Amino acid sequence: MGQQKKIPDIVIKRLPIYYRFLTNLHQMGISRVSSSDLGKKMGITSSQVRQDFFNFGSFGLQGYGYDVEQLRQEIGNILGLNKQRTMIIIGAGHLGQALARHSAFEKEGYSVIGVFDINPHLVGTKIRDIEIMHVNRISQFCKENKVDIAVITVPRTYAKDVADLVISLGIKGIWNFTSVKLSVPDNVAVENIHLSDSLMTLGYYVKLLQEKEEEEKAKEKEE
Amino acid sequence: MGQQKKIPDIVIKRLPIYYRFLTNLHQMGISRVSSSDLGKKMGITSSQVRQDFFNFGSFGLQGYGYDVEQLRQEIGNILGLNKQRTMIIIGAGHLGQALARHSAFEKEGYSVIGVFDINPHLVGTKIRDIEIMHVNRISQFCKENKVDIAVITVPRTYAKDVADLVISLGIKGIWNFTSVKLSVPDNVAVENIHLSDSLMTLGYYVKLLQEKEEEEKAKEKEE
DNA sequence: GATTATATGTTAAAGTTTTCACAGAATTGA
DNA sequence: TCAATTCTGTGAAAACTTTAACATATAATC
Repeated sequence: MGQQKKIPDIVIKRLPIYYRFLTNLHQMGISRVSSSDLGKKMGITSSQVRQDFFNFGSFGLQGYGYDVEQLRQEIGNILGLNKQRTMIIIGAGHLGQALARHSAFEKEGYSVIGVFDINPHLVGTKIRDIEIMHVNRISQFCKENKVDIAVITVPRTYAKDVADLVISLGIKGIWNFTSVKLSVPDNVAVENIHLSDSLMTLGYYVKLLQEKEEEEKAKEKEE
Repeated sequence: MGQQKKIPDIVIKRLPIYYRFLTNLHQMGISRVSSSDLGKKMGITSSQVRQDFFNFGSFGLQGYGYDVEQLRQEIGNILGLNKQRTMIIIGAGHLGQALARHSAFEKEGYSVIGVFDINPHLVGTKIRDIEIMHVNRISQFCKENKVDIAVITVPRTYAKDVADLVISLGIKGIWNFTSVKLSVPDNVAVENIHLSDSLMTLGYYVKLLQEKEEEEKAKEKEE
């Protein structure tokens, strides 16, 4: 059957946020939540919460709300968190290593099973219990192991080549930390973490706020 | 006068992307570009490009297009890249250290001037030429130095306290790498990098694609 | 057990963002 | 120099997203 109707990307982007808040509630021992409670915590309207869930079916009970643990599981299933997934990291620079050491992903079912670099000083050393291998072994590695996601943390000049390589090896997901826009066939998914973009956006708002504050100070002085 | 009319956030989010592509063009020695060329490179329509710029005025020339370097400067000015900005990093774990070592930000005018942690093994050691200081010195540091942005890379349990502290010290921008939703007064800007959220979103699409592929394979076999 | 309060699922309206369409300015080429 | 082409700026339409509204189901209370 497949997907009945295309779920908007923007809704999918919110699922992990719901999941995060539901996990918090669960850990706090709260077993029941209404769309308006959840919305308030997340900073969105209750309508949006209900509308979002409505895309997938009905998880709640009128007059009661949602069972936290059940809803969390439902969203987890939609996101595929019930299944273990594997990642390789290509580029063992500062960022690549930090990600390899970041244990939080494992809890959600994502485990790093290989790290690759071209730097001969790095190749052969270990991160946690994973040996860093030379990039020219990626191909073989992917034939011997099922790899779901490739994390690209190489310098921008190599990004395209690395992406093309992992796509040719049948990897369906790319987590791109370079500032390069990757053009991929539509049977491959890309999620970008554009750090510089995010920082510049923040810079814009900071500028705005600082200017506003100065204006206000100037005004106060006038009076 | 201040902002005439509120520019949509979604437009602001695209400005760094324009900036990035214009920098690329400039580096490739291309001095002229049309909205449709730029749009094609970026994967958006020419209409959107023109509509976005229209929010700020008119930067182009009919029948010609845009001067790459001039447009780049205009967008840089809107983003405030003409001014130097300072950052402190709170939390010198793997991610915090990776960010401190990430030299790319400096090119865009963002420089890390302080790194803080509570781990006594880290305090006193150096990242590049910056000494890691104990968190209890943040307050003094911010009085002696103008800090524009605080980068929060502490464990999630400390996130709120750190945010409250830096807000109380007058910092107007928070770059939040924790999975905590920070509630801040509206004279403070927050940009979030939610790595887990991004990874889960990617996981959803990978699941979808893998399922689709399996379906197709099964179909092929049938025939 | 009946009544009141609560909160979902769902449709419709409002608001936002993207795309379309085109007049007219500037360039290009003959 | 003139005609043809290009391409912006801009208003309007279309598409998408969020919010509002409400019938109805369930829980809580008396």
